[in-house]
Amino acid sequence: MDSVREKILDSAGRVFAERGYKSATIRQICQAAEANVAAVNYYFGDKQQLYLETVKQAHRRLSTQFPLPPWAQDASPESKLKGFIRAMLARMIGGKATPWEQQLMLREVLHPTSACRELVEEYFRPQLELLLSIISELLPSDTAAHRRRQAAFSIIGQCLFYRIAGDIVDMMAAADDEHHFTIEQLADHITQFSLAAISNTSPFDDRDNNARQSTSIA
Amino acid sequence: MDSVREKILDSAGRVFAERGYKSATIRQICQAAEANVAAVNYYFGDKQQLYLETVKQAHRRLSTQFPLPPWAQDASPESKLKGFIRAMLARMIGGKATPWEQQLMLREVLHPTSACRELVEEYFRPQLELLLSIISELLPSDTAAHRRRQAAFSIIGQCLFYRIAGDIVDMMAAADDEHHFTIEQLADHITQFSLAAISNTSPFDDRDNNARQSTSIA
DNA sequence: AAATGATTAAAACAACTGTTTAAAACAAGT
DNA sequence: ACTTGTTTTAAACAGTTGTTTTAATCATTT
Repeated sequence: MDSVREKILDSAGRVFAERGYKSATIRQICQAAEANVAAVNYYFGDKQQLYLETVKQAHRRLSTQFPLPPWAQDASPESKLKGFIRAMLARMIGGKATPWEQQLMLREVLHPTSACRELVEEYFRPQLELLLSIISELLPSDTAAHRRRQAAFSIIGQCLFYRIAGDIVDMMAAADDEHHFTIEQLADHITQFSLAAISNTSPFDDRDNNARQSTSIA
Repeated sequence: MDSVREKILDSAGRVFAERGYKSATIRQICQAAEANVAAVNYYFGDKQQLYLETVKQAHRRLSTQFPLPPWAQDASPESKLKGFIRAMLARMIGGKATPWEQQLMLREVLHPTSACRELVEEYFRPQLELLLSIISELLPSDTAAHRRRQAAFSIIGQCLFYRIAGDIVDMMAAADDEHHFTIEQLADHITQFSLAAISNTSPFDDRDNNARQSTSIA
């Protein structure tokens, strides 16, 4: 059931993810798919539309392959947070050889194209909402919305870092630990770090608008 | 004193930063520099060497334009941390229109080329070491090296996030707050978040190697 | 078996790529 | 004014790009 169209779509995903839109060539894609160059235009019209279809399919695959974790109600918010963080790390740096779907998404995050708006609404925003709901359980109920969101971004940022700067981290760590960078250990650290930060958040210390620089320090 | 060579170097920086190595064309660069196409080969040999020179120059400019903050000894570690975070944020998202030097560096982080190793040793590592020295003042002296490094990565990750996902964040925040994303306010939050996390770190709770998943939660 | 429509294949297209060439323009020293 | 060495220019080169064309192949129906 892997028709030519589907094989091209799959190869295109890998090539686009690895080389980016401009650098990826139709001939590379078709060679990987064992198809003729003209097949792309026959099935998709042109390169641009092929790319859009590829991004859509990446979104579809990720949504089914890594659905939002379901342990929503019974568990403690702490364990939910850890589950969320672990799932996020697994998606991002799982299997060492990161799936092309995730790579493509990252490219869209970095340099949004016309395919991005849909991704935000259907993929990123639901994840953020889930994380926010977990965080809300851990913070005083009167915490301002923007402070919850900043906490969420702090958590996401920690996870994203190892995806973004993984190669650099390896260069810096070099010869040192190395074995401290498994997903499980990273999840441990980020969860512990973030829980400590959140539980230590003083709700009265809301410097909110117009932060004075002269007030300084923390 | 902006000779043809220097004008090409400057234009190349902007074009490489915006379009990437492969997609940037010599004709684009030379047109922006008001020079002949042959000038690149005359002064730099070929495209690859021009790129290497460009990265080196970006490193040089950043190092002089944004030197490592000097308030190293007198201040409290908390204020030092905040200063570091603010400087890092300013470098990354300062001026709204990010300078091409920083964009180029980020490209090297994401997809390291042969120019990367030098950047790591001369630019990234010194910054990491400085951050680690600040963190060490805030943690028990018997804290393992890899835990300090993970704390550092958690802080850097939080800053990097707004650089990486800035466009997406804007898309999500949309119509909502907006004015909560100034550098000063981000620095406030990240500093507060990280200090809370660090000061709440229990040094005895070192799950170190072979983390059991069954032990679960935090 | 013939005919119809969908699919594949090879070749060609014009535009663009990095790079080279060979001659012109320029500057400075004699 | 002539020479020498450096810089700039326009043109051309060979290779690659996305896309199109035209004919061949395949599967299905009549």
